[in-house]
Amino acid sequence: MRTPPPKERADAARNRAAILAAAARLFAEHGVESVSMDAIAAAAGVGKGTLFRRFGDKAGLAVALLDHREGELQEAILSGPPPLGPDAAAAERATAFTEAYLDYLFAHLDLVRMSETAAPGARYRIGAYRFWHRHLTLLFGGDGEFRAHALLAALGAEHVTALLPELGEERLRAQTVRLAAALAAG
Amino acid sequence: MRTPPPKERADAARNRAAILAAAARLFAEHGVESVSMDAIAAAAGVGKGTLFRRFGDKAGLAVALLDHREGELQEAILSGPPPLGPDAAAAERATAFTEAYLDYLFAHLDLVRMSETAAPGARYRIGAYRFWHRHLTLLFGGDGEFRAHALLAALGAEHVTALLPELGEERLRAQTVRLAAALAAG
DNA sequence: AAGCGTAGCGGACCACAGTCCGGTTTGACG
DNA sequence: CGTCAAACCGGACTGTGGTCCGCTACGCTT
Repeated sequence: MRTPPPKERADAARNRAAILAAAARLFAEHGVESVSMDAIAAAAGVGKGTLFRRFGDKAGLAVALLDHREGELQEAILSGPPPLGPDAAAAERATAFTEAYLDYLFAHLDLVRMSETAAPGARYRIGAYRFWHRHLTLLFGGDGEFRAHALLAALGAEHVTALLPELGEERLRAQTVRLAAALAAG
Repeated sequence: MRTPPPKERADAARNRAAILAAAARLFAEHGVESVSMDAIAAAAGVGKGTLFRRFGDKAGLAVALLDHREGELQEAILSGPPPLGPDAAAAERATAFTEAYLDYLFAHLDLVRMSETAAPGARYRIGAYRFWHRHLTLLFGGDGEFRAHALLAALGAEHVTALLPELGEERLRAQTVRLAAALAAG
């Protein structure tokens, strides 16, 4: 998933790395919101066309930057130790996932938000959403598809961003986990 | 709420009406997504500055166009007949609200979506969201604030738009109502 | 009905996301 | 090595949302 076999030319790889490094630096320095794609291209010493060809759009760039962390979480779910991994009861795995996902979210809120809101409907198209949804659906069992969507709606970056100031991380986490448990119960 | 007392100059009123009419027409003709603000200004015979001064941004224009329908629903909640109005049990009012809100959503999905997604975080700032949230919180009782937010997350235009193709209106409605009932129950 | 302070106007202007295509670089093959 | 096609590059270009500010005309006052 990181770099599918179909080879990549040397200059292409160089540019990709330069872009990701420049983007990470600028985002850390000035905040995700206020960094333009022009600025990233310039800082990476690369033309705008290159930037967009490689990553599609701003959301795609965010996804690429998150790819590593996201992959770790997915790995832990697929083959890690309980309670996240396979050797635990479904309900427990669902709440563990919620906790872990919130950790991930809190750590990268702006970036995730950008990946979800840059293009309309972007969130539901990217592979990660499908992965989380599939996982929760299996855990919820039966007709769990809708409930999985509902939990993910409550975990949307936009939603969490809006609720954070009025609840704080602790209460938000506690309540969301409770919701997950309720949804897992049917 | 329609036109607060602080008087409005004659030309301003004229322009406001022209803009709303032009916007409604263009949206109906070409779809909300593909109509630019320039086009609306031109069709209304008005400068761009006027358009933005009156409505702030694209989301604001959408809100203004929805204002009437939205107001009707709010009125029905505050002082209409049961099960939407005050003379019904809380749980029943919550499911009735969900049904009514979905009707409203299905009828104006694109417009609502524009009002919620045009600016980042726009949804949670507009008065309507606060109204729905306050209402649900009261119905849910106790510590219902979070559950109210959760239900509204599932009713978000973006979320509904994404789920509609895979579920269809009927199933989506049924499942959402069930979720509302579950959340109302605690 | 003439004067005047001000709310309101409008289009030139800006920044930014995203596209296009003529020119360059790469590396596979001989 | 030299050749060549394809992959890749970069920056000029477009369309859009949103801002700014000198000018207009509205309507209150006398």
